[in-house]
Amino acid sequence: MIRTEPSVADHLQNSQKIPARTRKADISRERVLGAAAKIFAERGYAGTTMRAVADRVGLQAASIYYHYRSKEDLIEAVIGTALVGVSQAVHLAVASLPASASGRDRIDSAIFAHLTSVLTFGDYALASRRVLGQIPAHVRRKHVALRDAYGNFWLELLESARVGGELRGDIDLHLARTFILGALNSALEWYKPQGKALHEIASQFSLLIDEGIFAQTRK
Amino acid sequence: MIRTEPSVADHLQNSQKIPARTRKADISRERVLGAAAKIFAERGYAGTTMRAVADRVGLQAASIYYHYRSKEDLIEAVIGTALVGVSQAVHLAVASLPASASGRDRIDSAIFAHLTSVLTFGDYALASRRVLGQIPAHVRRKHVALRDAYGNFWLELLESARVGGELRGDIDLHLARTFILGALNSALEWYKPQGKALHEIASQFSLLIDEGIFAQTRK
DNA sequence: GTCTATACTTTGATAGAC
DNA sequence: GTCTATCAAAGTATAGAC
Repeated sequence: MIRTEPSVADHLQNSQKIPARTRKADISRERVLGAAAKIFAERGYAGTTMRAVADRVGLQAASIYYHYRSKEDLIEAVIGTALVGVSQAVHLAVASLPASASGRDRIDSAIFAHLTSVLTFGDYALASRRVLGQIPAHVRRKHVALRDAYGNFWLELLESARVGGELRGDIDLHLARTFILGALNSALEWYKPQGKALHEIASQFSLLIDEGIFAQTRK
Repeated sequence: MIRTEPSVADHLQNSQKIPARTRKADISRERVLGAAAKIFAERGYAGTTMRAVADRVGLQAASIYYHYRSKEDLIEAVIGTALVGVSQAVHLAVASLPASASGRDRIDSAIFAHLTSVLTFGDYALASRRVLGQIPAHVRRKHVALRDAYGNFWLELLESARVGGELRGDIDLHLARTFILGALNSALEWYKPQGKALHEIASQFSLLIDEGIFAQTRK
């Protein structure tokens, strides 16, 4: 991932139908959002001050209010960007498989897309993961619903693989789902673009999720 | 887990060599700590106010300073309780296995102990997981070292299983370790004592980690 | 041990000049 | 669009009575 921020910018433009010729306001608005994502991720919701965000982009705190109405608006934009972005990427990846794809193909594709997009969204995803529980209840509600809908998509993925007889019969699918997402999201905490290539990490995770850590000792 | 708090109390007493006859100060001190753990976990470090903690135990904010010198002291105690508690529990569980135990026995035992103790420490573990990155650097240093030492223990567990030829040869052990811990710790986010029994969850996690989600399709 | 009172700092947000 | 100036509210922490 050499270009992290640009992808997020693209997402914002696409989802808001903004003309390609970005104006000054859009540039500032997006720089503020990126700075906010990083600081929210590092210090939590209450620990993030408008002054700290402003400092990071060379503005005065008051200037942020030209772009965002409040701190709540800011965190909402950060979380929304990550949640919608990841969800869209994964849906798209799975939907673009041929009809003949097996359950395992679909799950592996979802694993790859989830890991890739979560790491691409970097600070946005991290902020989303870390502060969703800290924000005011009326702001949280909508995003929790989004996250739950995404979780539901994974459950269906697992259910259809089980119907196809591919999945083990002795595991609880709800539990398997949180297990998978928990493991994938934990990559956010340590992944560094300088390390192992993203596709390598993704295929290792696929292997671990699909077949486990032990050699063929299945009884 | 019917008795969550008492276990934590026991841990505190054991680790600090306090006489069994608990005095008033100890009771208050521990109630403050428990309340702080819960609020830190919910609202993050900066989002937790001394007033909120005090309210929860029916004290005035100023009274907390009789038991803890500062907010930093308070979060340090919360995180330390969880980190030391979980680490001790897992070390103990693995150490108490017979010398003949296989690598898989040892890993399964560690999985069970980790999951059990993490869920037993509940709010303490949750606070530790969520705010470790939000606290002042000089407070964080010591706890990051503790956490890394614990991570190292897991790496050794995996390495010795690989030497024994039990583990797959095609997985990166560092990656497998974070994968496992990430998945186990994610249980903190959704586990409720009213749900499935703890030992059932633990054995499902063992199965998932050890053998993966798919039926025997190994090529 | 816990309280009331309070000093001092930082925060989110607004008003209005440029 | 961004700035300076400013405010009311809320934060950590201390002092001293009880």
